[in-house]
Amino acid sequence: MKLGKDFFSRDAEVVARDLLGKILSRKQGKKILKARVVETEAYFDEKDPASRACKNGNLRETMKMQGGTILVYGVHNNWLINFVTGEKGKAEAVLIRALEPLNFNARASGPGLLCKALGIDKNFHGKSILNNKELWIEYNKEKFNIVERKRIGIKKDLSKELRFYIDKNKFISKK
DNA sequence: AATCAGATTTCCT
DNA sequence: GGAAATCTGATTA
Repeated sequence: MKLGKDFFSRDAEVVARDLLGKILSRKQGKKILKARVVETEAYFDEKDPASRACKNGNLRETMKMQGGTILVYGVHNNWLINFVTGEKGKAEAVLIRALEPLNFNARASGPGLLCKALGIDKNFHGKSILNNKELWIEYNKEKFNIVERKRIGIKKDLSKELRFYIDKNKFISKK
């Protein structure tokens, strides 16, 4: 069962928390790679000094799109993937920080690494994850403790705790 | 057209 | 633990 539009139409903070444990599926040729979401972060618009959409008009427009839109952002030598959340017109997004590989063997314990592992690049930018042939997310009922912490690797961060990850999971990124 | 900054990763000490 | 590596989009001249 894939996640639908209503899942992404909620607040970024709620979606980020709820996205943990879900199965991210990536179709590569005839193979389907599956990985569990273990670490996420919520991002906002003007109020968020960490988000580049704060100053970047294009990204801001993308974040205002319908929930479920894929937002790929390149920095340094890596691609970072986000999913737009909230209703249309609301600029919110959730960054996927780390995945736990289920049926493949590759490092995915970091925003850049997981994109590399799943072959995600800027070609996915602006596309929707709803009814996507190559990338989608499946439900997964599972119990675990969710930890809330401050975000990582950002110069100016909000004092709010917008980073979520699964407690005691070995695949979350360091620091 | 050139420069700069940025949500990272990896290698070296 | 610190710095280099090295890409893309925005900003500036």
